[in-house]
Amino acid sequence: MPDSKAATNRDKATAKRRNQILEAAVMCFLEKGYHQTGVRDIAARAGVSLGNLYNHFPGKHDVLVEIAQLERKEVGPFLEVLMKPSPAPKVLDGFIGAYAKYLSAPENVILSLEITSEAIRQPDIARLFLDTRENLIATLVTLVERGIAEGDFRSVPNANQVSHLIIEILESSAERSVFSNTPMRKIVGSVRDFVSAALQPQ
Amino acid sequence: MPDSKAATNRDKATAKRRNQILEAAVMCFLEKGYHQTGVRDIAARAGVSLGNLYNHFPGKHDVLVEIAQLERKEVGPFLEVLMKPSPAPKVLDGFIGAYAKYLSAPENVILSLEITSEAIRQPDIARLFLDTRENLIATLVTLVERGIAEGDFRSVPNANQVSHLIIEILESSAERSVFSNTPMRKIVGSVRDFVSAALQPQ
DNA sequence: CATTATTGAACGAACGATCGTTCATACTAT
DNA sequence: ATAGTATGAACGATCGTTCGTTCAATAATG
Repeated sequence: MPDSKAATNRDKATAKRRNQILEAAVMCFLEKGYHQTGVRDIAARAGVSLGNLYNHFPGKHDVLVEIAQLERKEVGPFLEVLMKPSPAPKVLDGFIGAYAKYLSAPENVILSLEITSEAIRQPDIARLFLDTRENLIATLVTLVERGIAEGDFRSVPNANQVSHLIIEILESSAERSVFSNTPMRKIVGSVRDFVSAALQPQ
Repeated sequence: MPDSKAATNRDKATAKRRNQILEAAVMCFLEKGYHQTGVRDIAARAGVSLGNLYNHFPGKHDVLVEIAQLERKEVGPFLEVLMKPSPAPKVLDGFIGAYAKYLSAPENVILSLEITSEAIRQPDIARLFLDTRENLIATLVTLVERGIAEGDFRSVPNANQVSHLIIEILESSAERSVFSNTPMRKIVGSVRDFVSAALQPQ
């Protein structure tokens, strides 16, 4: 065992508490939104005293930042999907399906909307948001460019812009599915059709 | 003069005050967001006493509802653009340009995002939001269907879904333009290209 | 037309609740 | 013995709303 894992029982318990708090915060933010959620709400839901929460986090804002950082790591699997060596249209279809599935969980959509609307006025959260996005876009751009080079996609004027549009179509469709109570699976077909038509050569 | 305008001086002054309050509220919501804005902020910015604000509005929530209703009426001009009898692709292009121009003002984007994120947990605001959207979509659907009938667009599987996607592409692009400080005019070209490719026959 | 009632705009103090945060203190694993 | 977890009371600030009151414009009355 590497000594980097010199985790005492106490350390493990502390890490567990932290996660409890974070999970409780996510639930609260989903239910009531960030600003309607009080620190007491989070502490109570996590089964932790008010004062103790401040032993684990400097403040309410930092809890949100940490949640935003966790969301950031959720894109990893999609990057892998995008980097598969199959024909570009197939890979793109796979990505659309995978991302749509992720977005078919309303929690993911709502939490993302919550973070986005906080990002407007909180620069550090905006930065996290943009970094995550940049990762995803960059990987999607290489896929689109590969598709063009292999003759599977038309030669779009700007692969970066197109990549943004693809992601945004998916996310805003997911938002609509939440607001209009339409399951994502009834939407994703149209998205697939629309995107593939937009990229079709000729 | 019709007696429906039996507005006394007092009535006119009252209407003016109401508008002052609404405009102040919009500015506050843009600057700090709905929940960070206190009723005192709105009253102060409107040049009105705290107590008097409650003579004009039942409460803070109702101010937001009224603002959402005002936003609702902003779509009118776009409906007119969509109903022009020119060839469908030309009309669509005109609409994209007009809507993009509207969305190139960050206030419109941010206020819309603010209202959207309130709509998640406030059913009456969600209803306003969905009503407005339904109006726009219905008009866009008839345009798309006309374009298909006239052979200018391909026969898409679902004109309603496509219409939603077109609107959502525009709005989410506008959101991106706000977050990444990219002027909308540098984005709208790609949007036009993407949408027209997606609708191209063959 | 002059006068009184009545209405509702306008004000800011005050209310009770809740907010995020700090604090003194007890306790326990190291 | 020490360092860090845990607790809940307490703090000052701010929240949305209500309240009693003043005052001017309108409506009703003569």
